[in-house]
Amino acid sequence: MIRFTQQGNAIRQVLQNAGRPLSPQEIFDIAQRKVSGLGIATVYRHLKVLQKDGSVVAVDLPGQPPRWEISPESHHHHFLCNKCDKLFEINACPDDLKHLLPDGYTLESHDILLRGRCKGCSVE
Amino acid sequence: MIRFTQQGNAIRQVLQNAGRPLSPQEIFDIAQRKVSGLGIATVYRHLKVLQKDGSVVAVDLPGQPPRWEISPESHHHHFLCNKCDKLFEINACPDDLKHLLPDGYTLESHDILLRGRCKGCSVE
DNA sequence: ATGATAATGATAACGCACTATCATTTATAA
DNA sequence: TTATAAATGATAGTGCGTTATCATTATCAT
Repeated sequence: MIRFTQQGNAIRQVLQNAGRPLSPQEIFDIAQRKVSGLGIATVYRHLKVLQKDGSVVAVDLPGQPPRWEISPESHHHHFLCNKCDKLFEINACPDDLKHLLPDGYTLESHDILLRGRCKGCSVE
Repeated sequence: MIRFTQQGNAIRQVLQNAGRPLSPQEIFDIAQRKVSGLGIATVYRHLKVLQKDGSVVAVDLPGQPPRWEISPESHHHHFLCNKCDKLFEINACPDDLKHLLPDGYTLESHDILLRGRCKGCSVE
């Protein structure tokens, strides 16, 4: 992935413009509107190299394949809508988590996923 | 699974005595010490019916197959050891999570996973 | 003790997300 | 403009967790 291609540009743009983590399939669907004939393999290929060069990161979810987002500037968490299944970024964190641990345990990181209805799906 | 069998009894006992969520493979390994010749399919079969009758629940983890625990009495979270990969129950919760959400979002549930070193693995 | 049938173990098959393969297309340096 | 080799699309293949299949074994009401 050294050369600039329509496909690579489209995939990067989709991730940039999304403002939230996307599944490979979501990326594929949206990018295809710009580059018809796009193959799903190309999406996976680009995600892999973008991950390697540090410009995107995988967001692992319980019981689901990972979604992908532009490498975040700051620590944050995510919100998964129970209706539309979209994942959103939450720029907040309930810090004080160390005190939840029993004695002897050492905290190194934490994953938090909030679930419910997103703005669009709360309105109904 | 209406009859009592050595295999079923062993699988239920393993879950009861574990005190933490186990993977199907962990259950298989431990139960096999009681019932040699046990098949992994039998573990999956029993987990399925125990889940259906409500006596066990699956614990979904990011990027991993689920682990299984006796249905908990109260809301709690989990701790995953980065060294031994065992999952532990944490009987605590940082309640006040609703305030992390932007306007318009409705909170219905939350998943929290703490990661680090468990008691045994902190000692080194 | 016996018969009906539920449960089991071995393993092939499945589903799904992802990756490798390879002929074709496309970007880029010369 | 052309040559080269990177990138692509189509799709077969892979890996892994889980499930279906089926002949055999074990449970339990009688």
